Amino acid sequence: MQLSDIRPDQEIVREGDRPSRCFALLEGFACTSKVTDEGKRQIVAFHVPGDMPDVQSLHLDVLDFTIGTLTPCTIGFIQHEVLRDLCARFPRITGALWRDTLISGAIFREWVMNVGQRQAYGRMAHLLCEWIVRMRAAGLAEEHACELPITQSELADATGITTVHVNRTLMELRRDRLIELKGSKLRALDWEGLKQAAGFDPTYLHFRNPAAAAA
Amino acid sequence: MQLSDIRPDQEIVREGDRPSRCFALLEGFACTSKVTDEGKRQIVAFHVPGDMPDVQSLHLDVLDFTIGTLTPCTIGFIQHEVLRDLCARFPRITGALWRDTLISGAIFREWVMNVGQRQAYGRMAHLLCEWIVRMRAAGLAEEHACELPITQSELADATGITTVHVNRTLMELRRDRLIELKGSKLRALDWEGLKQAAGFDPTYLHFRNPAAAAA
DNA sequence: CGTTTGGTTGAAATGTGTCAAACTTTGTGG
DNA sequence: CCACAAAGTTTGACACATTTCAACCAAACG
Repeated sequence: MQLSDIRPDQEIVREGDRPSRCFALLEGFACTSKVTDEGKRQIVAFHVPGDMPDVQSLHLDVLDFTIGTLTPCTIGFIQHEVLRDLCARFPRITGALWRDTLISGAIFREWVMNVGQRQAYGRMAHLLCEWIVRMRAAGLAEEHACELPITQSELADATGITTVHVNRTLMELRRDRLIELKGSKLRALDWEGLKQAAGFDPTYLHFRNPAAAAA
Repeated sequence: MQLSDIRPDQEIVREGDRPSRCFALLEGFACTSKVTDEGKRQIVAFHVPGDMPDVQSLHLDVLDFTIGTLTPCTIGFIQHEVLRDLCARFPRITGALWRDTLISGAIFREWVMNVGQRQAYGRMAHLLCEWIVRMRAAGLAEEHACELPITQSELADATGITTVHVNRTLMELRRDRLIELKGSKLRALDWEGLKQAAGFDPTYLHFRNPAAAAA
């Protein structure tokens, strides 16, 4: 596995690439995004340490998305041949990776619903719920507080609302005492309230450990 | 494979189910949807004959979506054990199914972008472009015309806009001579124009046959 | 032939976008 | 360690896309 350190706001792989390797995000945060013909960016996924965001390149030759860093990241590249060999020899690995891509798919579906059916307030709340739960699953949150290394402009690209309106929405969530935001530190002041505002049900994350889903 | 005929507007599998089998859509049209806590429905995918919409149940035990018929359908159920056995004995099948789920994932991402970044007009145009191209790939379209067995209310649930506004948007697409709609018959009068209005680029569908993507 | 389902249209209400400016924090080089 | 620049956040006023509500129309169907 070839290690590499990458600065913030750098692209790791680009739409149109035909990679000959996958990578694992070992440290730092990244996101997958797509751009419309008119140049508007949609972030379709956030990535936390432990994720392998481009496993699909194993089976689909041309990338339909771009993955970029949000913070300084260290990533490990694995050649496709190596991974394919591992899969062939240990079917459990195939299963685990496949399962992983299926969960990503489930999250995309939830995002379609989030962006399609909820208005700004609930949409933002939902994004924050998912973030907190995933951060906790990655061991990067204490109770309902964690880092949120995402600018409001990036939150806008992820939720499909304007930067300005993201700000207003976050203010509203704070006014309602659902969250607290200090610098890049996020805390859910009222986790139950936040979940409710979001209509958040973590089933779609398909956690194996039910405890993680419960909280 | 156990065959079954299903009437329109019936649910085939439901959110929360723990299926012991997958199914293939042999005839007819169906869609995958999710519902918010407030009861708003988001259609996250349409299915055409040949699709296997719930392969994920092979690896994730509880379903996070509902699949329902749009028209009369005939479907074939395949027990998980059978499918798992096939995968174990013929790794190409594993690869093909995995690949298939990855393409579904790619389509979900495109939908996130469509719903998040485009306004009604382009969003609708994009949905129609995808439909026509997929119908053609399924051998169910002649040039740029095909069935569209989807009500405006379903189009609304798929695009995240109101039924009323779907109607206005379709009228506008007709007024601009991009499409023609007669009953459930859709025709792209100006395919290039429609693609442009949609910002449609079929790369994300990952067709193997470049010809399909080209047109 | 009445009933249901789906499509069409208008007017008013509203959530979000746009534009523009000020403010605050963060990071960096002197 | 300060000063400054750059990046990110906050706020206000106004514009606009879409929703909402309500009614009517057309086609499909038993």
